[in-house]
Amino acid sequence: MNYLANLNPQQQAAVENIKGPMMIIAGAGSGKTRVITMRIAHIIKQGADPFAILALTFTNKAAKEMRDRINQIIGPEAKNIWMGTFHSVFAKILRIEADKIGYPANFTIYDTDDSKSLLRAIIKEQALDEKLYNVNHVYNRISSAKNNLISAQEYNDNATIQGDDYASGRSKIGYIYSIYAGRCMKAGAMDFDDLLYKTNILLREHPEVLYKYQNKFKYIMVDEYQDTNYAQYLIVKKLAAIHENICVVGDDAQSIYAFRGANIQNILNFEKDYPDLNVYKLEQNYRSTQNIVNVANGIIANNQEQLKKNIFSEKEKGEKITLLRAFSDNEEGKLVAESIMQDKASLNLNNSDFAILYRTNSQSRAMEEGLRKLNIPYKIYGGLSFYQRKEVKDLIAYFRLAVNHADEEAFKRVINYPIRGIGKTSLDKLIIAADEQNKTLLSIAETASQFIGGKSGKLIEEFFTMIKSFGVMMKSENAFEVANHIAKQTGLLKDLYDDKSIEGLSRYENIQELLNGIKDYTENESTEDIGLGGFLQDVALLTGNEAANEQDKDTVSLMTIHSAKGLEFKNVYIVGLEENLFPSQLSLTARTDLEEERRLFYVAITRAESKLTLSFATSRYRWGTLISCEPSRFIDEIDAQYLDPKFTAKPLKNAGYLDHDTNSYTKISPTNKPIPQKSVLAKAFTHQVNGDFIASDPKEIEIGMEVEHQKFGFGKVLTIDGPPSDIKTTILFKELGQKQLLLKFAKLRIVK
DNA sequence: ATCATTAACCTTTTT
DNA sequence: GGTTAATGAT
Repeated sequence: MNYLANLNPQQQAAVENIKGPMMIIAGAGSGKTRVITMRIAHIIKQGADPFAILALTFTNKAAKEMRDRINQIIGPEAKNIWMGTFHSVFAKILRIEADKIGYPANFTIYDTDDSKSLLRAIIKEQALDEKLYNVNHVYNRISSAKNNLISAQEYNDNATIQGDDYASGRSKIGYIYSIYAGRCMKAGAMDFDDLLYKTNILLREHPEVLYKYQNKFKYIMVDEYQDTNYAQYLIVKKLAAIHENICVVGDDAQSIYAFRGANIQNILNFEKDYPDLNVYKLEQNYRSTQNIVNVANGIIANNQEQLKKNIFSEKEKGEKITLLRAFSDNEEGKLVAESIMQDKASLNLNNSDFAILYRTNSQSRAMEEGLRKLNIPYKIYGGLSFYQRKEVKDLIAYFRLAVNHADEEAFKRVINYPIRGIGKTSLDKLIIAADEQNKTLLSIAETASQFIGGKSGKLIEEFFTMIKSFGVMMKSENAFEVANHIAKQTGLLKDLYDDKSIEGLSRYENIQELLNGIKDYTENESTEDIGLGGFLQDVALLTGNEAANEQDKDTVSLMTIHSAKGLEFKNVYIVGLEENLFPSQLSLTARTDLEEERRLFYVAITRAESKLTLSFATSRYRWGTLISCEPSRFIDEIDAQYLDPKFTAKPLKNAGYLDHDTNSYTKISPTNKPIPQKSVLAKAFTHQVNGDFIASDPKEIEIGMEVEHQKFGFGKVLTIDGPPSDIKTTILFKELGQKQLLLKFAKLRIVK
C-alpha cells in the first residue's frame, strides 16, 4: 500500500523528513495521529530497526491505537517499537536499571491513593495538624517538587520554597517530604512522579546508562508535547542529545494539563533548544464543519500566549451552534436527552454518534438521569475505573505484597481484610516496632508474638506465613495459578461470595473478571513474563479508561473534557457552561489558569464533527445545596453569527433572572437597581420535592433531625417547645436560614 | 475488635 | 450529595 498517497503536502513533508529536530504543530482534527503513525512506518520502511524507535504518548489508549495502526502498515514488527506512555516506558527502563539507584527490580508503583495514605500516616505520626497539613496540599507540593527535579534535601535547602511554606504556616512540608521519600524507598515503591524523577536521577548519575539509551534510541517521537512537564522535557532532551532525531508533536492550543505540572513553555520554547529546527504546521481541520472551526478559532483568540496558526475547514458550513438554557441541573439533563432523542430520529444517527462532555465528573449524574428516563443507552468513561474499585485494589494489594514483601501500603490494606482479628491497636504496634528496628512491616510480622501477646500475635504470624508461601509459589507457578490461589486462600473470594447484596454480587463478579484478565494475560503469547510480577508491572499504570472492549455497543458517551481529548463525535454536547463551573472557580484568580480553561473549552468544541450544542443551567445542586448560576463568560465569547438565533433570543448574563414558579424570564431594566446577589438567590430558590411528598408524623420529629419542607427545602430541627396543642419548632434551613413553624401544620418529612 | 452512628470534606481535570 | 474518617457503643 502506498501510505504516502492520501496525505496533503504539509502532512507528507512531515512524514518524509525523518532526520534532525522537528516540531509538528498539529491543529485539532488535522490528522495528527495519521501523520505520526505514517511517519514511524516510514522510518521503519527506510530501514530503521523498530527497537531503535522511542515513541512517547500521554495515555495508554493513544499508544495502543498508534501501535495498532502501525501494525496495519508494517506488520508484527510494530510490537518491537518502544512505544507507550512516559510513565510506562520509563518504569520499564527503571526496572532494568533498578539496582543502580538502590531499588529492587520488582519495585511497587504507588498510585495516588497509596501516596496520600502514606502521607496521611506520616502527618499523623509526626503529630502535625491534619487540617493545616492537608494531604492534598502536601501531595501537590511534593509532586510539583519532583516534577521540577527537586529532591527532599534540595527542597529543605531552598530558601524560596521554605519561605513559601513558612508563609503558609506549613514549614514542615520539607520534613514530611524527606520522611515520605525514605519510606517509599524502604517499601521498594515509587509513586507516579518518581517514575520520571528517578529516571532523571538515573540518567544524571549514571552516564553509562544515559549513553546506552542515547545510542539505542535513534529516533524519538513525543506526542502531546504541550503537556510535558520539566522532568519529561529533560529526559527527552537528554536521550535525543546524540542523534537529535527528535520529533515533537503538539498543539499549544490544547495544553490542558498545567495543573499537573505541564509546562506550555516546553513547546513555545522548543526552537531555542534546537536552532536548526524544522517546523511543520498542520492547519487544515478534516473533522469539523466551518462553523465549528470558526467558533473554536474565535474562542482561542482570546488567549494571549499562543503560536500563530490558521486552522481552517473545507467542509460545509454546517449547522449553527445550539444553546440550551435550563433552570436546574436536572432539567439540563432532560433537555440534553430530549435533544439527542430528536436528532437521532431526524438525522438518522446512532447513539454512539453522540457525546456529552462536562468539566467535572460530578456532573454526569444529572445527565445519566435524563438519558435513563428516555431509555437512551449510555456509557460513562473515566470516573472510578475498574482498577480503582475497592475489591480489585484489595486483591491486587495481596499480589503486590507477595511480589514485594516490603510494600507498606499493600500490607496495611490487607492485614485485616478479610477480617482476621488484627485491629488498629495491633497494627499501630507493628508500625512502631518496624520503625524502631528499621525493618519492613512484613518482616516484623514474622515474630509478632514477641511484642503482641495472645491471639493477635499468633494471627499476625500466620498472616506472615501465608504471604511468604505466596512468594514461594510465585517462583514456579504462572500469574493465574498464584492469583487464583491467593483469592481463595486469603478468604477474599469467600467473603465476597457470602455477600448476597447487589453490590456484593457485582464485587464478586469484578474479582472473577480480574482473574479472567490474568488468565488472558498468561495465555497471551506475546507476554514476556507470565508470572504475577509481570502482570503487576503491566497493570500498575493502567487506568482502565482504555479497556474499551465494549466498543461494539451502541451507546452515548459521557466523559470529562480532559478524557475526551483526542476523540471525535458527530454531535457533541458541552454542558454546565456556567461561571465557577466552567471556567472553574479555581481558575479565576490567575490569567494563565483562565487561559487553560479556555483551551479546555477549545478542546471540547473541536471534538464535534457536525453539530455542537452548548448548555447551562441557572441553578444547580452543588455539595448538596442549591446555588444559582450565571452563564459562562465563554458563551459571550462566541460570535453571534455562529449561534442559532432561535435559542439565543433571550438575554443572557446580568440581564435578568428566571422565575422558577412561572418559568418566565424577568428582565431588569437599567434604571432598576441590580438585584443584589442574595435576593436573586432567595428568589431563585424553590425547593424541588423528590417524588411524592408524604409528611412524617409530627410526633416522630425530634431535635437534631434533618427534615424536608415542601417549599423551604432541607433543614435541621433546632428546638421543639410550647404547649402540647401548639408546639412550635425552629428549623435551620440550609438555604433560607432559621424559620419558626407550627409543628402540626408544618408538614415536615423526616430525612434522617 | 468490631459495628454503627456521626462529622468532615468535598469538586477540577489524570499518569 | 455522597463518601470517608473519627467517634461511640457493644
